[in-house]
Amino acid sequence: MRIGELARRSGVSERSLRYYEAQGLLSAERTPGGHRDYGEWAVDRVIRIQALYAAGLNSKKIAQLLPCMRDGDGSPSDSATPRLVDELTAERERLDRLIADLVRSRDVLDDIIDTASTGLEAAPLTGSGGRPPGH
Amino acid sequence: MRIGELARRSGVSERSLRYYEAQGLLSAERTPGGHRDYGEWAVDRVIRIQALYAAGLNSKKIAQLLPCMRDGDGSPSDSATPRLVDELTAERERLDRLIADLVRSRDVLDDIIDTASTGLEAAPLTGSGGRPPGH
DNA sequence: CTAGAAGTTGACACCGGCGTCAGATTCAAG
DNA sequence: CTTGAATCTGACGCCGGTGTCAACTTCTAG
Repeated sequence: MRIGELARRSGVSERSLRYYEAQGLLSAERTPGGHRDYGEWAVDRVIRIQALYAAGLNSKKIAQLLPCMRDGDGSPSDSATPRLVDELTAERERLDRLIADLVRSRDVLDDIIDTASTGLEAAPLTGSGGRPPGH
Repeated sequence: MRIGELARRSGVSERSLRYYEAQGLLSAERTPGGHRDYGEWAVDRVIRIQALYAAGLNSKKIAQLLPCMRDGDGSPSDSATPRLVDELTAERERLDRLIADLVRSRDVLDDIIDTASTGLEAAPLTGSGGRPPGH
């Protein structure tokens, strides 16, 4: 598929896709004429890149992470050097902390939503009002 | 406490603390001479602000969130508008997805680290080698 | 009182992620 | 071949969060 379709399907601008490629996050075959040609795997990858950006990681860290994630087809891509293993371990710990932070933030959000919505009890116009009960 | 101490205790630069204040995220009493004077609550608040930044929220959203958090002393401050509750709920769901993604990423990382380090079994020179067993 | 540490405001700059425009090239349909 | 849509590269700029420097004021120890 070409860049326009990938952009539509992943919900990311073409600009960003080219930027990802420039950052080494996303690769593409080229048609004889030089147009980018992506496989199906690209959609998932782009979505994953987005998630990592949203998680507050920058291009460099994402670039370190991505080659180690299997892309649907299950190819483990690269095997790691000892050095890389250390770096990945460090990254894992950072991820752990990040997740813990985010969970705390989410819980804080939950508190706020609970407090606020109980304060508004009488006005359930909001439709999607209360947060889902399970958790 | 004054800005230097708050900076040390929260691990945030003085510059950022002043920036937070400019963004309406953090308030301070002033000494007669104009120096900022923070209470104990400030440390927790700054840390929370950091966590929210790390969660990918921007100043504006944090500014909307903060007045709804009770700050230690338990003052519920403002009650949220229905509109805000909806936005916060959406934000919570975004966070949920983000966390799920990150957990998956972390698990993938774990797989890679396991695979790689069992492949390197005989060379535990790396010191901080394998990932911590518990989890 | 005095010196030096610490704080104040204001400005300028950077960097990362991305929007956007321009001009050239390629692709697909007639 | 022609034409219009899609893509290419390269450049400029914005915005948010911080670093940093400058010039000045305030606080505190001696």
